[in-house]
Amino acid sequence: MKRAKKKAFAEFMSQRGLKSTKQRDIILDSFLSSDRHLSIEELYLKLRSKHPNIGYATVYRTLKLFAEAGIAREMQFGDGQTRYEHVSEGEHHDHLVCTRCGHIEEFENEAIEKLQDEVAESHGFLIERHRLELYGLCATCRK
Amino acid sequence: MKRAKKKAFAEFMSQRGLKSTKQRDIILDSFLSSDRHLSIEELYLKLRSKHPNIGYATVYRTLKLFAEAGIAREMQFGDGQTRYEHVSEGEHHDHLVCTRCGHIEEFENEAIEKLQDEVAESHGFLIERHRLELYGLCATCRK
DNA sequence: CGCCATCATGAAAGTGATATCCATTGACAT
DNA sequence: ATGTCAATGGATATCACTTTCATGATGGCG
Repeated sequence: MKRAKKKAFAEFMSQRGLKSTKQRDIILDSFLSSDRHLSIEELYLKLRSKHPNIGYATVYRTLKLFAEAGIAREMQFGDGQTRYEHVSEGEHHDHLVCTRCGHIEEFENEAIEKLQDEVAESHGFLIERHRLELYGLCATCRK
Repeated sequence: MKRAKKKAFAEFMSQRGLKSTKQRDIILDSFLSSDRHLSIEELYLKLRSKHPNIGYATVYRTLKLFAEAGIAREMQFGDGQTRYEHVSEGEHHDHLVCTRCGHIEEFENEAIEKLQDEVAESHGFLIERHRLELYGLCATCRK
């Protein structure tokens, strides 16, 4: 899975005539081996300890590149930071966001998707994408 | 309806020991008699022509106040601006957002809400609120 | 190899929207 | 009418990006 994404990214890069660099390799590794909803800041800080020579701008640009390459997706959960999540081919999911600890869980629900399609249709609307987020307290924070 | 909200806001203000001012009255009137999804900027510009003496900061603070008072709600639709929509008591709705013209339609769907509750329950999650937005092309822009 | 046209990098500066500061003004209980 | 404390608005600060620019790498070509 990590391998598949690395390959996909490498292909995207060569198609666009972009270069492979140490920084990009490091950032990709770190991104793939981390939590699914990192912000630029978080990833930057995570890298900073082992690779103090990687700049914020590079992390920023590289994450954008991941998004363009289709291996990451930009998401907003209302905390003022853009987060990047891993994209797995053909898979779609929505989110449960804990308002206390910030923890994000994912879920999938076919029935909801179907109902969304019906709503769109009844409004003559053509859906490109959607977002569904449930905010509240996660199981741990309820106690 | 406008009357009810004015009253609700007045009550909120006096409970908090806050003062009634010309500016707040004007901003509330303008907010209530406008489109349901205004940004600060939009409301500020709308007011500017008739009331050039009202500052941006006042519009900003007053909208926040509306949100605290429960007569408005802050929303993000991904265009980089916070929008304020009217809150009608006990009513909840979701949104269809046109990615071409920016038009926002509202809809309600009980069945979807019910399924959301089930999802939350199965994760031990306690829902406080949710957001559901369908992005795509509105009926007009499809042509 | 060595060249060199390009692309990439990182520090710093720029942006745009939101948030706060502060000197002045206004509201309202007494 | 007056004192007190909140409100106002212009200006400034903040925050999270986003872009600039001088310097450093990359990799195709001879």
